[in-house]
Amino acid sequence: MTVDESRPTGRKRSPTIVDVANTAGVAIGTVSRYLNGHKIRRGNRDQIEHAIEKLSYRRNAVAAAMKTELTHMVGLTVPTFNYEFHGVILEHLTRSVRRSGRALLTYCHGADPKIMEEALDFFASQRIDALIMTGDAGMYDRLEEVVEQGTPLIFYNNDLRGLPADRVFVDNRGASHRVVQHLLDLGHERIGILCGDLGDSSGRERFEGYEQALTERRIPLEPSYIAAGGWTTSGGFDATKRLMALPNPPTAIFASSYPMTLGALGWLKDNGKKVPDDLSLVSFDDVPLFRLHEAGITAVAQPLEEIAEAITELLVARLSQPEHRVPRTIVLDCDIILRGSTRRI
Amino acid sequence: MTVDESRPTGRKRSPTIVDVANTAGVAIGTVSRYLNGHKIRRGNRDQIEHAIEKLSYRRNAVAAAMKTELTHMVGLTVPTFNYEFHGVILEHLTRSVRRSGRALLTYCHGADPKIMEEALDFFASQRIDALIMTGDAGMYDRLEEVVEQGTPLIFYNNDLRGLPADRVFVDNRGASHRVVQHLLDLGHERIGILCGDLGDSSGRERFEGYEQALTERRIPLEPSYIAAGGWTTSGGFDATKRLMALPNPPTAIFASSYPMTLGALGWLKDNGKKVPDDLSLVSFDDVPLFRLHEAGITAVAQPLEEIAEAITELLVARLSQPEHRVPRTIVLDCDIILRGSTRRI
DNA sequence: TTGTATGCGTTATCAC
DNA sequence: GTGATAACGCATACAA
Repeated sequence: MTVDESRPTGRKRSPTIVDVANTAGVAIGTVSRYLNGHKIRRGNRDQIEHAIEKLSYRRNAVAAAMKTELTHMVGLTVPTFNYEFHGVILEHLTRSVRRSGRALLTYCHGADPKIMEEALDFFASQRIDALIMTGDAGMYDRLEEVVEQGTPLIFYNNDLRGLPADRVFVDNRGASHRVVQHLLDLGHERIGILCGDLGDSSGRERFEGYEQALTERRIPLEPSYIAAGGWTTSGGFDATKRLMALPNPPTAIFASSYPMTLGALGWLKDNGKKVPDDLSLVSFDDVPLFRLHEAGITAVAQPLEEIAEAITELLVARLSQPEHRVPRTIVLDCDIILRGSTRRI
Repeated sequence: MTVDESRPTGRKRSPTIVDVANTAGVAIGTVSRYLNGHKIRRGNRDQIEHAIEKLSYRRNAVAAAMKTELTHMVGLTVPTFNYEFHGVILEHLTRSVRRSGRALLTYCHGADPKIMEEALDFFASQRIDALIMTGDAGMYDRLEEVVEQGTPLIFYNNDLRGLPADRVFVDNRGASHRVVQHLLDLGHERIGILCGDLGDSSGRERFEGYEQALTERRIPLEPSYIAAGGWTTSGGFDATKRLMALPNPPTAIFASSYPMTLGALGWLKDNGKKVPDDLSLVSFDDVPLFRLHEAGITAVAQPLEEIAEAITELLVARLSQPEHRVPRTIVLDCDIILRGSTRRI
């Protein structure tokens, strides 16, 4: 007597809880309870464990999710992993989330609204337990649905005001304030900034830190020193070019993100300018190679691992107490790593 | 009359296919067929679309997966995302996989066998459609189960021989051969290598390329010039230190991965050595900052986007023809990016 | 504690 | 084409 094991997908039929119950000689409910860590009579437990081992049974999380409405999957959408920041966050996040028995379903949208929508649709359809993302103003309405539907939402890196969500950010303004102060302490007065998108909270806050530092020292803001770099390497390149073409160019530049720092360094190299001799440069975001740069690049280091830990902490808390929690916001401090890319004027 | 909408998880009850069928005034089967793109009478189609819109219904992929045994999720395990390579691969992979209507469930194991097992368990439990990973010898038995169970498997970066799986690699040996040849062409004869793990196919092949280049020029292999760097930055640092402490140190070093290059650069900087004046250096793996380095670092650039595309191509082919395919292996060529980190001797 | 029975939201197999 | 209905594998309320 042969059993047809052919499946629509061509996969072998996996043993089910019923198989386990049968070979263990107990009821299916008992197996289920064992699986979920309830108290079981010792003899039965041994039987079940033996059966599971023998059949190499593995609980079908899909079927379980249908009952419990818990998939143990957490959605993560980011604009890109190219930019080292998100990659390292993912590295740590995947680890800390793992410890809570979950995994990350990742989606990369490249700032394309259509793909972002698609990501949210996909996640909604997959019934993820929670959503982690960098805020994006364009998604407000769509995210309102998500929240209303009961899916916990966690923003990091970039805020999206008005939504009931947990949040993890760094003190962008404070850190920017401090690096620019460092420049001021060295005697610089003509300080340019490579701005990210000022519509993003992180872009705006980094700019505000710059603004505040100058204002405190009674240095008037020079509009031509404020260059939009659009977060990108090419934007940073062009912005640096514009700044350096000024009749009275800045003696120092604050690049408010890693890709823009890359752009600035690119322009400088292409034009034979040396850091810090021809220009002092500080960067928001630190990467390993900055230490190895000729002079060393002074940079704001975000506490990437702590960010990931904080996100997970909020996630776990929220998931264990679905409703009875007010949204929390965690703000982490950055370190300023002083290296050799600035000089006294 | 109030309906209790409270759920075990505290989430709002989502509309189901039944709700859609009711408000559209058709049978549930009809809705299902519409959802799956089958032919539907025009009037019904309009009714259904209207109902879906009105209820903002979204198909429960979990329930669907239970029937179809297709989750549209692809597992990805990597040792780390810290190392830019995997991050960029993920970037491209998430995009190309998205185009096929799937998403990546990611797991990061940090080379810890326990966590790797855990990842495989988790994936198996979640019934992923396919698994993408870097090969690891320790997982052979466990992966055999995976394959036997019918889950398509795709290796990249590092092979694991003997398993029926699709594969995407770069021509590690050829690329290494060419960079080392470049060093030889410049007159170097004392060439050191920072090796990765020789148990990994990529580590071994990169070494073999080095070996082959020297042998072809009749330069005997000098064992003390072959330094194990264990793939890591600290390993690369130490290995460089050992090499440079030799009575007759190499005039050039081939660092066979980015982290090890980082380590080499670190040691050189700490010891006031200049590239290429005091030492010529070439790297396997290219990153944006290498162009911006003082001299520019000559490097092997892996075609990251093509790797991702190739993986997805194999994935889609395999998923659409479950059984009727023999495993394929795709090998991609690397570019050698000549910059200023080498000098003629 | 254990067994039994019901339902979760789909898809698929029937007759119609 | 369409409508009813039986699975899919599991968790749980209920009765024992």
